[in-house]
Amino acid sequence: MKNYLDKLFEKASLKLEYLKNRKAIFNVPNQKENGDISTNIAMILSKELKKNPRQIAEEIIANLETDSSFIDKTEIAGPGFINFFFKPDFTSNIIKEVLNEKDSFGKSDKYKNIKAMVEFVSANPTGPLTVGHGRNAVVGDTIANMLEWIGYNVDREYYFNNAGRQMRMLGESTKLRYLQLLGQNIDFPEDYYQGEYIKDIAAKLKEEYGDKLVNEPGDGIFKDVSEKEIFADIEKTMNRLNIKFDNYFNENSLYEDGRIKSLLNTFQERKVSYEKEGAVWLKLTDMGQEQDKVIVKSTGEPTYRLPDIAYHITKFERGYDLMVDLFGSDHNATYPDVKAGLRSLGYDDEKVKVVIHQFVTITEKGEIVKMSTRKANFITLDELIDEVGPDVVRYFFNMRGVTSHLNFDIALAKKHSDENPVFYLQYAHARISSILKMTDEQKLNLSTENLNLLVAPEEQDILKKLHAFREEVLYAGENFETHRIANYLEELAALFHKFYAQCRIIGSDKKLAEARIALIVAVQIAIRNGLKILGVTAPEKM
RNA sequence: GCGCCAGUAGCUCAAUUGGAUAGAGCAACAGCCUUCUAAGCUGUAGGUUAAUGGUUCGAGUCCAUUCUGGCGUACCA
Repeated sequence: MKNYLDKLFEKASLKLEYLKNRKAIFNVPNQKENGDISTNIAMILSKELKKNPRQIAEEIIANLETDSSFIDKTEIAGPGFINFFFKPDFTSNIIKEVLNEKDSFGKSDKYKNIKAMVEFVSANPTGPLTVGHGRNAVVGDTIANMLEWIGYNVDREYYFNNAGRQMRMLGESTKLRYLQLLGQNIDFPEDYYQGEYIKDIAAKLKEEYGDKLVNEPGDGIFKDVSEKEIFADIEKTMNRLNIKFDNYFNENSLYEDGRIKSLLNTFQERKVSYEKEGAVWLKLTDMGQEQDKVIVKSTGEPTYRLPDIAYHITKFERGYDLMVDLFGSDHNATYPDVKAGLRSLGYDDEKVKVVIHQFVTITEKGEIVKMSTRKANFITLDELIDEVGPDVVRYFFNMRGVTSHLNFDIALAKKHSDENPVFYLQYAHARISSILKMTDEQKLNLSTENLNLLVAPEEQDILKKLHAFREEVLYAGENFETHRIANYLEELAALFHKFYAQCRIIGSDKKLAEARIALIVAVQIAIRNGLKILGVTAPEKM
């Protein structure tokens, strides 16, 4: 519907100067009396034209070549809204489109063949993924899905660091546990990694090597094996959520191939860095930041900013036109530095989009569980999947805006899992499969011959909703908002359940029945496609 | 102190980016299965959108100030 109106307005802009280079925004009014679609363009224009909005609206309508077989009525309402009422025939046309496009219904090619990368999770291999990582993982993967649906060519990447202080601590932690297993009475310091998984890794090492490793440094085999084991674990967890990365990028490779060094040189040559008190500083104040930041400590060790900038440069060099980074809110102070650094070298940092998601609060029995990987009093993502299943996990993380804190009550999620909205959607999908089985037995076949019979309000509401799907996916993708898809699907499923309660297929006149079959098949396709984007399964039976 | 995010029904969250009468789901109450899946549907109740002021035809949305919560604010990542 919006597409059709877009074209009408485009044509009208040839005649009305002020419509040029201005895209009318259409939306679906809350109240049905205000039409199927409405635009506020006349009111927006009234400011700059200094004319009465209703007058402008009249002028616009007069210049729209509306097809009376599509549009029933156009009216001006309120302060200057233009409301469009569509004919049922036009509305029901969407079914043919859906049936035709099937699995691709909802896709668009606005960003066709543009290279995009979504970088997410990017947790260092120091322990199992937490619920917080889960939100990052699910949202990141879903954003990647959405981008694919609107045309992008998407790569999923995981950036990690297997060097540095954290990893040394990991190796030391494993070594201490190993020595303990060998009977040595050693204190385990509080600031070491406390998790059980460290003991498991230590036990494996003991089993394989006996006491041969007592003189090995923590930084050697202990670190390497720990890293390998933990990474294997992380991948396993990601697999359970059906998340696969195209590439794992090791921060260390930036040192090995000399990128860090040459970046430092470039900064110096361009005079955007300087030395002070034995450290190298980046002149971020020139880039509009509040203060300059250290990129190489006086010890000679770079801070995270340097490799982060170098890493992002590789993204540009690899030809990505859109780079989405997904971080938890604890990183919200770091990315402006990285973007400013890129900018200082002439890269278009507008192409780097940073999505910050707020924390996940876990409550259990009403109490908030504070989480820290090191202290190991966290609930792992794996445990969460064990409790509620991958579909619920994916849906739960996707159903809320990333700017909101997510409250995940474990007990509640278990207790009310039957009433979780994800089941509501899946139920609609399964219900349709079930109906189709029955109608098949009744020798009723899908037909698009008499779609004009679909005039019941329940049917028209569904049809109008279907019209909005493609646009919804586009909007959600452009804004990296996964919850839009979830909201849309809940609304569509609700409309279907209402239809189900009100309109019967078996027992209706054959022509109507067969048109209704076309309708529900279309609904099923839309739900399935939406769930696919969210990474949730669409069961045939429940 | 400063920066980012949030504050909407008893609870968890939406609200097409400034639009028309702020919507769902839980929880509560009252109904609907001899008929395509009751994991469903229908109805009732629930709100000064944290507070105050401002911007305009129009504010939950934008601006200012204040209050509350989360995360930051390193030569940690």
